[in-house]
Amino acid sequence: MTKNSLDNGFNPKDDEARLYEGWETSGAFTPDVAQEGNPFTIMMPPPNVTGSLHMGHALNTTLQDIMIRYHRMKGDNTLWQPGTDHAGIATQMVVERMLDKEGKNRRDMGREKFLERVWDWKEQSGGTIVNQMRRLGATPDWSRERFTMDEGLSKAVRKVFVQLYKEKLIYKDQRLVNWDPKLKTAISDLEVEQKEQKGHMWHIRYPVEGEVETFITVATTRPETLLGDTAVAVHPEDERYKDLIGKSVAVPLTERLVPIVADDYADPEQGSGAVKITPAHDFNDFEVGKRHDLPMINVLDIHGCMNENCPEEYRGMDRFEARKKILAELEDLDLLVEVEDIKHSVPYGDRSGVVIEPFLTDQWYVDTPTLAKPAIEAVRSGKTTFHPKQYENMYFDWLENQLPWCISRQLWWGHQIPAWYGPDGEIFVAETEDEAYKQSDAFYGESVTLKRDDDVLDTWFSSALWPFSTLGWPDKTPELDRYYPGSVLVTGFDIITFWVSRMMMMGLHFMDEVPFKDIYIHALVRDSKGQKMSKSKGNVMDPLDLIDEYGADALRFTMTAMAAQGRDIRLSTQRIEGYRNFTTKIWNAARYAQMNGCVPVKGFDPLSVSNDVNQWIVAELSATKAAVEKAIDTYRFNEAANALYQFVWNTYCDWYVEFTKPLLQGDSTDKTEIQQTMAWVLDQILILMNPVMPFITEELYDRIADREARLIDTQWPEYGLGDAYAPAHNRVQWLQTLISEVRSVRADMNVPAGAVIPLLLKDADSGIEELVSQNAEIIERLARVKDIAFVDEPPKGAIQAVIDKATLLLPVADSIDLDKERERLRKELKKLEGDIKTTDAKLGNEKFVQNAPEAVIAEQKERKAVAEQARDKITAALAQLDMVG
RNA sequence: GGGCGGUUAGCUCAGCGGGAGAGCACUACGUUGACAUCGUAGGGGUCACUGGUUCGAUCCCAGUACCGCCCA
Repeated sequence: MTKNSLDNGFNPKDDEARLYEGWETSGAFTPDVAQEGNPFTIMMPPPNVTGSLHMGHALNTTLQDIMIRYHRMKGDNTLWQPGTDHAGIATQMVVERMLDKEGKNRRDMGREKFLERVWDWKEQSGGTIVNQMRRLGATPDWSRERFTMDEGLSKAVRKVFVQLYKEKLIYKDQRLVNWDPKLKTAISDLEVEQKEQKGHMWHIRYPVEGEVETFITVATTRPETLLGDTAVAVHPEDERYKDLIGKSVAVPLTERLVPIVADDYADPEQGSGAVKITPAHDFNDFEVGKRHDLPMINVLDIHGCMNENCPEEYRGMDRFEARKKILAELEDLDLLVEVEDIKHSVPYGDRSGVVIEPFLTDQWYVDTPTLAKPAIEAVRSGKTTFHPKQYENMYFDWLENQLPWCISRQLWWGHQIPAWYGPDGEIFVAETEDEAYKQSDAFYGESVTLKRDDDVLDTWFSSALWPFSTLGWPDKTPELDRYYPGSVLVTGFDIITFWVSRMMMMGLHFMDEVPFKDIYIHALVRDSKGQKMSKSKGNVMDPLDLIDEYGADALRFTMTAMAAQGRDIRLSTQRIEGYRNFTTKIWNAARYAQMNGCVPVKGFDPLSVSNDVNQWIVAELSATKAAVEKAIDTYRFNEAANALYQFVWNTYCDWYVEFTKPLLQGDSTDKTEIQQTMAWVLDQILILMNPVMPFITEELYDRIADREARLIDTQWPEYGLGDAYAPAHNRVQWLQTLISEVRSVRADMNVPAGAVIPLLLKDADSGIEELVSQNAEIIERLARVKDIAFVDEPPKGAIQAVIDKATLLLPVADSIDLDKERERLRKELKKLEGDIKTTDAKLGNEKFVQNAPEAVIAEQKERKAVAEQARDKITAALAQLDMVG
């Protein structure tokens, strides 16, 4: 009997939370490491612990959850490893802003107190995003949730740092870094955003020493750096300057004489062909400086102000103020020869939004050029595959052009670098302080006081270890054994460089195996106009608002249906609304089934149904299941969504339910079989839809019958249907054609919708008569006809229509509009003749017959035959019409 | 400047060597106690342009135009 009547509909607001709670408390998300079955592992990209769910997360999470639920139902040993990332700079900034409002700052508080504050804040708001993922219906194993600064993960970080240091793959070096003067820390190349903007190129002349009225003109966009110039470079082949090489120029506003050096870096085509060289403040100049052994004069401090190496009047002055003052002075001295308006790219810190300065400091580096090699090879050899494939280019391009990765950050929130310094600056790298002291004791032969490096590691350093650190590494855990490497990584393309490539490097180095077999790169979610969503544009759509309005299932289905490979998603509420309607449709279909006594029957065997329509729907379902499986397996999520949508709406609701209505409402001998089949197919719909729309399917599954298990724990089905149902499938398809054609003709000829008219068939192929009489009730009801009969001669005043295997005659009670009917038939005829002409042309083409595959030729012949047959029938119909008319 | 992607119905997009599809929008009609968040029927396309390969190109190749993104 029905368990719960489905009168009141699905109410996402109330039902989703309850359903989720049911899943989570039942332990459905937690795999048993010892369980049989192929491991299927996804490492969730850990969101920023300070963050909240945005559309990108919603898409990313939905796609992962689909695969996780699907594989779990298939009986795989399925782990979805969740967690969050400590997001060094972002989090520290948030907490510093809070302190700022309280009139405090971290330096006054001290490191320890400050970190306490950050942890407090993390405890307080760190659950936000993971709870929002629950709203979406995501089912990672929350019991295994990790945070990049957990003790276990921190241990992994220390271990990796020490080992790489020992292997000389981590080292300390004085180099130019991208310095963020607002955050007062080094940042990596990836955290620098190049912005194209208007600016000026100032052309400045430098007097040549020992010459009268001889100048070399150089050009710069950053005049203030001239205070740190230590050379002027010209191209060795540049005739204009050959004589000057080796001489010196006076750097304006300073007392300094610097050499004119010959270096290929100077491009004779550019400007004057001479360039000023500031090795401490420009990446290219730094290289020139090394080649010519030039001094490196740093003229900035960590705040971006001019330092003590500058003339008195500039010291402590902000870099942009200094620029103005220098330009004014150069003008006074008549050394500024030209101001050119240009467009150029200026580096900005992606977090701070201020202009980045190349700055000479001591930092820690990872030798990524070396680590990149196996990571490149792993993708080249197919151990890891990108989907879609073209993203491999981005990956290769990035890894092949690696510079050493600057991993130290002048922050407090993060993994403090496990390096200690002796009084003389000797470095001891160790996993623990004790160990560092042991090393220093041995080194000095006495005990000294060590000072730990103040800096912390780039957040991506710990994220790079995520695929194995979360599984317990460096300990040898059963989980590590079972779930590494991951099956697929799901992420956006913007993170290939930051994260994917680094996980590949670290995974290969420490696990000797790639961290995941597949990498699925999904789209970016944009607004309906194709604009990137951003707070400043005000076009942000909040997934939680959408869930509130349309339900999580509708949002998930929308994301899935739009997740075509390699193309961005333009999200509009209209689309979500459409899929919300789809959930309503499913609900009503279930309601209908319930009202008609369609209750799932244990042990129902879909391979033993005998009614044509039942066989047909089973065959359609089986094809849909295969399409869904193939689509998910190949990351074509939109195809999975479309296959399901089409089956549920167009096949099940529009046809199967309608086909079976007269039989369910009468007392057909097949009634019981239909009830059972309908209930079974509905169950299958709920199962196949569950990975995409988990909430409403679970609710319906529960309300339709008493179940042994929740839907989430139900096995993915295997039907084992061969082509036994193919004949029935063909028969029912013919019925569909018949019914559609009658409807179409009726509409064309303005037969009132309510009118029930007789249907006659003529020239029917063998088997048609039997098929029609067996399904007369269905045809009558769906086509609004009566008195179906087979005739040899058309009666007067009948509308005629030709379909495959028969001619249909609709004698309309009153008179028909003969002209209109004639016109309709002629139009039809013209189309058929066109068809015949093109197939004829093809088949008459010798080369086509020679070269085209058998199947294609056969298809053309068939097409021709069908068209010819139809043409003859239409011609006959027209002739008959003329006789009457 | 280098690389990648896009250009298909009014809109948003699938498809991809053998007579172009979906959803929405539009038009007409609504008989039907699952559903009007619905049903039935229908209109609507030189598949950006130009060449090439092929028996055959929306699809493959080359070039052009416009639009995005990434890197320098």
